[in-house]
Amino acid sequence: MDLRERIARRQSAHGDRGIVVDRDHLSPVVHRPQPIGRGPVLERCLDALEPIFDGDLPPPIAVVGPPGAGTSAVVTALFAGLGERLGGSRRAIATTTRGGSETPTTWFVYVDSRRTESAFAFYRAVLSALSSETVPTGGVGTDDLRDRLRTRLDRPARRAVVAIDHHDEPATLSYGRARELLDPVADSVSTVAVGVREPADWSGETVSVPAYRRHELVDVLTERASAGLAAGAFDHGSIRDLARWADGNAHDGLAALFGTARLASEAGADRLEPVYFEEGKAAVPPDSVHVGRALALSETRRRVLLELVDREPADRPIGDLAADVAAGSSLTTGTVKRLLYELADRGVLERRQLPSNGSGRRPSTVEPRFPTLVYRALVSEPGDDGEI
DNA sequence: GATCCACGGGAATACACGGATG
DNA sequence: CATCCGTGTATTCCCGTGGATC
Repeated sequence: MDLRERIARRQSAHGDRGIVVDRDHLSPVVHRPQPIGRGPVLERCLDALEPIFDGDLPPPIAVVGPPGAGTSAVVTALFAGLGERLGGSRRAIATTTRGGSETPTTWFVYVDSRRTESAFAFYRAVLSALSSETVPTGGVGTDDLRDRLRTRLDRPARRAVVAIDHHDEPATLSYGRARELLDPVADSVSTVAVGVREPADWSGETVSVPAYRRHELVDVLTERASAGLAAGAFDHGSIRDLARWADGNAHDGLAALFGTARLASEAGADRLEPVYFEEGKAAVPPDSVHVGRALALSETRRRVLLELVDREPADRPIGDLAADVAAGSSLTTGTVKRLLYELADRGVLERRQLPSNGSGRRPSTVEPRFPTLVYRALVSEPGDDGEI
């Protein structure tokens, strides 16, 4: 448990009398340092990464698994651990990089391509993991950052393994693009593609992460619930039911648990009653998209989504919705409409055709495809956004 | 002054439907 | 009867603008 966590616990122990002790433990966007039940997968990842222990670069690796299987959780935990072990920590660098005998250093860089769409943002993300100086957020060209990266890695003893997570989602940095951007430093960098599928024309090694089995997911949810909720706030039967409902998808299970706890807490209850579970599950759409995708959007888009979630878009044409949302913000109807189309295109919203309303083209409506209760909570009281 | 990025607005294009045309 | 056309909407696309940062 790190300091932030300790403080958070104290704070909520004093602040509220609710059943949620620490929201982060229930959040689907926060990963635990020790993923539960993924031991074999970790082993297989380590097998693939084996060369690093001899000071070589590993081959390109793909980690693939269905949504909610914990691919992100595994890779973030793994990279954090390896980074500590193999001198990737920034402070260690500052002290060992001196004189002629340089100890080999391998950095383990995790890049979330949801938040790293542009070349500039990508270089910035990699670079700031590799150096202790702060990397400019603007005012400097993309070429400049690329040069800095090249300089940084321009020694035989320095190399990096870069994980590109969510490379196969719409509107994220693709794996191919990331490779292209890393081309100038290709000799010092290896990549790990993390996603639902392998990158196109894949020829590297692949580690498959199976969906959680029922009892594994029960363990995951139980551990989270015990850590995040007050003692005696839930019973094991309901967690088992929840795991059955989530069907191997940890994101969905956690999202529902989070929503459930939220509702119970707002109602001042001291237990997670079945009613709350029902509502909590109902707030997670079937075939849900990860809430992190909605949270990674820009400020304006997040606000538009929040407005939309708040007014339950039940079957209203997109034009009407846009007008409503626009009224509650500083945007024009036209702009909101365009944003809604864009969000639907990204898969964050689902578009449905409505029956024709007379003349002209048939209108459609949009509805959230992400867990709404979690989204609302995290976006309006942003804590740790889960950037890890 | 340079650079990146998100906005915003509107122009261009696609589609649905009914009625006219060959 | 098949196709074309006009009108009214819905949807997509493009590009200039401004804030923030260095």
